[in-house]
Amino acid sequence: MTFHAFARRLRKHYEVSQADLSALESLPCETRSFLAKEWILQREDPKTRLLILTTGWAVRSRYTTEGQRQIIQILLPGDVLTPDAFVVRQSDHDILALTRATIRTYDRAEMHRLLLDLPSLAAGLWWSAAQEEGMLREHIVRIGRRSARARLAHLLLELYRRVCLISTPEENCLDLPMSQAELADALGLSAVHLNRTLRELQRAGMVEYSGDTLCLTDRSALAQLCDYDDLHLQLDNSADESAFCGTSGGPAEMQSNTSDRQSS
Amino acid sequence: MTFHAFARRLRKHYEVSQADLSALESLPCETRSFLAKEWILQREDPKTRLLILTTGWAVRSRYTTEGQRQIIQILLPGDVLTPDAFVVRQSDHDILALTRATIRTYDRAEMHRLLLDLPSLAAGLWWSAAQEEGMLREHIVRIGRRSARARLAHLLLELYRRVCLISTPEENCLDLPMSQAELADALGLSAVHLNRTLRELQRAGMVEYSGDTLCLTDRSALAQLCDYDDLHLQLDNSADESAFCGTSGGPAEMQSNTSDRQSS
DNA sequence: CGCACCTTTGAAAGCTTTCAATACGGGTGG
DNA sequence: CCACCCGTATTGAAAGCTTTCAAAGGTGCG
Repeated sequence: MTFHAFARRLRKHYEVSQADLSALESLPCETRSFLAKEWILQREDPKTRLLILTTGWAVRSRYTTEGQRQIIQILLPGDVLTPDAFVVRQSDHDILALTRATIRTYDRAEMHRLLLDLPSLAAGLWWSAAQEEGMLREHIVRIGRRSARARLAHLLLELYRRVCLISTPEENCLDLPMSQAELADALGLSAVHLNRTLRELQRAGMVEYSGDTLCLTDRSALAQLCDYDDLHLQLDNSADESAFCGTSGGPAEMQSNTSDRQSS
Repeated sequence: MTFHAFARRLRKHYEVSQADLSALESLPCETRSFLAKEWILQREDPKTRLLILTTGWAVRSRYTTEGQRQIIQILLPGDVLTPDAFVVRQSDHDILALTRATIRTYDRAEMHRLLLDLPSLAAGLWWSAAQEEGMLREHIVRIGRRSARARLAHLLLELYRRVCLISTPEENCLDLPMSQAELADALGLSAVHLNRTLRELQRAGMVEYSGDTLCLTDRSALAQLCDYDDLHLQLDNSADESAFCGTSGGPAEMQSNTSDRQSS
């Protein structure tokens, strides 16, 4: 049984029962395909279905009146494109396919009925939204208070980590289907400066790149440069400690006895 | 019956039934008070309860290793401080009281049981999270692609709008309990530059301020300066059009027949 | 072969930050 | 009551990081 990327992402870090994942698999959905640079959803479009990216990369973005673009979030397979489709009427931003991409779309009412029956799946969806929020918060810090070099290093480390969650890339190698201009738009930099910064990291021996593949040759140096850790990805949340799946009520105050917070 | 700010915020823009709101009111909760500049929650603290800000202002923030602070989000009465408490184990950021503040805290298991029984309340909580995400996205655009002047104008307009959702301030006046340094940390600017920018807006006749009160004397000029609209606040979402509360299944594709999207 | 898009580099211009120094206002202790 | 301290607000000037403007090189594709 082949679960799609969303289930894979969930399985890895938030315990959703096998049965619930199977139920999700059998929920009717539409599959839609997009070419690279095609709009998946645009600002002011109605949000009538729940969209999940299954293959390819995409971005959320917005444009200023001066025509500048800000990429808000980079979307990977398994990411939920419209976690708020249940409660929000129209999109306040654009979603653009970076590469050829496919999505699954679910009727939000059907999905909702399913969630009512399968609380662990509902929790999984909520976890996914929480992870997304964590990434948004980190993106704000990245753009607001870090130098160009640190911004880039931080984004690359995060992307590598995220890719690892849904696949097993070659060690330290990131298949990055984004132009430098797109990276710049994500980081709030100009394309020119992004280029200089990237080459600077390369000269420093921290990254290497050729075409689409980017190798983080010195991840610890990169991490030190930008103070990276991945607490914001919310990776340590086994279901038995969450309130959703346990009916036991949970301890009033639990110790912060977490085990392995990786910070690379 | 006096609902607290959260209910007020919900009632205004996302239809939650009166009965559900009452049920929320009667759910056992703790009330905790904080002094200005006191930590409400810190990075790595366990998230064991659902926290809702009832009075006072607060901020989410993070610090870089160089000691710089980025304020991620400004929190007003009625905002949910830990919407992800159900599924996330520990906090990845700090929450600081800006003013004297009080919060209500709920056991997350009890709250969860309540939500299972009251789908419209669950939808309301989800809407709240969606609004929060919308604000985070907009904050990214603000910081990433706007000039200092536009950033400030945009933030002030958003804050004014948000304050209007939970109270009825004097026309165009914003009671802003933040120092210029705090505003600067929110906007990714230095305090010095924020000061200059603020005075510039003042000289241009767009704002006026004395102490804590800031008047947006020319809101349309401000809005034009930064291209403000409040689509991201998700204000037009009557429940009867969402999938959550209607059991009818909803139309496959609904027209974007929204009525009043305010943009000034 | 020519067009289109992406990458690179240099140089000047510009917006923001940093550094310094001066006020201002409230609260405290002498 | 007043000196004093501290956090906040202001302003000037220099330094710095990024952007913009320009131009050249590469690569893929019709």
